[in-house]
Amino acid sequence: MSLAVLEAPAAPIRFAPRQTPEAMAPAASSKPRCSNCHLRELCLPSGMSSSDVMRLDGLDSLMFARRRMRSAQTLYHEGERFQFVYAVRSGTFKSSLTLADGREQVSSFHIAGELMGLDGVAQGNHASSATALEDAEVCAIPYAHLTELAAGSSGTQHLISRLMSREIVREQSLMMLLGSMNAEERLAAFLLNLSKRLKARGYSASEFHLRMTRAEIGSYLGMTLETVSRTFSAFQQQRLLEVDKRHIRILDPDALAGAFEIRVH
Amino acid sequence: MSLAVLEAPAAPIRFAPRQTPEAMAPAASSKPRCSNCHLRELCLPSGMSSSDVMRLDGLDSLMFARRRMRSAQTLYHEGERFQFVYAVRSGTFKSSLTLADGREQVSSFHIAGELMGLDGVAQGNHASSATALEDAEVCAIPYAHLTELAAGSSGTQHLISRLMSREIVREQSLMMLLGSMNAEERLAAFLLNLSKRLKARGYSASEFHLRMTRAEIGSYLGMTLETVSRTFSAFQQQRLLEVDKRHIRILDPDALAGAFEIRVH
DNA sequence: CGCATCGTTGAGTGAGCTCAATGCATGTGG
DNA sequence: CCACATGCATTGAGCTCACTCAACGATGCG
Repeated sequence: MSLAVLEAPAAPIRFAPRQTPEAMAPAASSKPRCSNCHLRELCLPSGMSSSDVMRLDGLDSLMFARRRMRSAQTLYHEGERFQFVYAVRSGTFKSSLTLADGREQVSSFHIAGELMGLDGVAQGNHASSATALEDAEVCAIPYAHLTELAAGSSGTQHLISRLMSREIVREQSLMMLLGSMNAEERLAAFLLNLSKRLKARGYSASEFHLRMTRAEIGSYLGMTLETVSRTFSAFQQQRLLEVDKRHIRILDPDALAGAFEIRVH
Repeated sequence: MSLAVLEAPAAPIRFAPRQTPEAMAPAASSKPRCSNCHLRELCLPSGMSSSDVMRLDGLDSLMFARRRMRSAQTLYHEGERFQFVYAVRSGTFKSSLTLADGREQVSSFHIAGELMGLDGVAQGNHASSATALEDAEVCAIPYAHLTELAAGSSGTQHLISRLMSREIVREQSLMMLLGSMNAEERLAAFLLNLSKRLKARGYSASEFHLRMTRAEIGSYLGMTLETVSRTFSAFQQQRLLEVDKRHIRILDPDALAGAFEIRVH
């Protein structure tokens, strides 16, 4: 296993002129359908039978609505009642917890096609908060509908289990990272994971724009923002990266991967 | 949330003379039944309807067998095909990953009544290995049977989802610990969590015997075995603990809790 | 324009790491 | 039963990586 470590961090990268929320608005009036969605290969439907996807599409649109988010808006807060699972349509989110001293601990980043909110199933309340790191759009999927669907379809039932299990595995990898890697290894793992996820979505694997601050990266990786910044500079001096604020170009992915040769077996 | 952080670590503590595996052997010949099990309140059946438990009991015993383990034996290896979920009947286990350099990363500890192996659902292979830290006994529950049961019972379906989600939440807390706590806070959190879990099983919350080495604790908490040892000594000097090798007595649980006042909200 | 946010860099410090020695308990074989 | 080996825990000494505190520039927003 090659460190799924960071199946979580993310940043949707679009170099094409960004659509403004206004430009995208008209589309929202039509009923969203999984079967038409450009993310159906990556998102929830990828593990569902076409008949189940159609059943999902057939559900009341009020209960399965798109929701437009502005940067810095919070989709749900920790402790809030858990009702929906959210699929990211566009934009980037962070999941985080607030510690007693006011500091926040970022537990994951989510990009287009990824699901958020499954941690709420355990208690019926969200265990973390989800905040948009840029203007974004999500599909709100009522969890009750999903379980209803699952009741009649072992395929969908398995899908939900697999998605949750994947989350468990992802977090195990992150624990590994936090427990046994130094600053350079952590940042390298983060960037390579991000790169991989972007590539799967058709974006460039070697050049992208980070949507999160140094502080957020640091919180996620268990280091301070200063150390993140210094490590970026170090990578640049080693000619592994070109860094211009949040714009990243990976020059030597292999050397970067070599920075964290922590592989199993 | 009061740091579920360590819903994982553990150590079943029995001061009563330990039964030898031989002494327990005869019991194994009878068909194990959840409905009789002394752990039914804690284990899988706690979230199931009695009719579902009976259906679980009705399944072929060959497919739902107890398995006796010797200390240091491995129940399953990472990468191995995922077929069973295991419930710990007695003894303690660790889950771990092996890093490229040969070091092991412990990702959780499991005590009686706890489930292991759900990380295998994602890929169909176990993502981690499970090793007995002492002589132990598990129930092997075929995952296929569980999903079959779930197909006909939304209650069991929800239970599986809840168990997985709980695992996600647990790991999030651990990430929080690894990302933002110092050595004393980590060890305090570990001990208090362990204490809580033991108490739930009827053991003393204030005095127990660790089944894992300092190195294993260190791996789990992201620190070296020397630091674990020094931190135990420091707690002892602060009169928070009495430590004699693996025997622990918590003298001042409140002060210990104060050592990691990292609570949400 | 002024203020806030973000990122970079420097200097000094310290928590936890590495390396090493020692003690204790247990197991094994002569 | 003793000699020896092995595994685990403790403790010390020194070092280093990442932290804290601080200053400063760039960017963007009201």
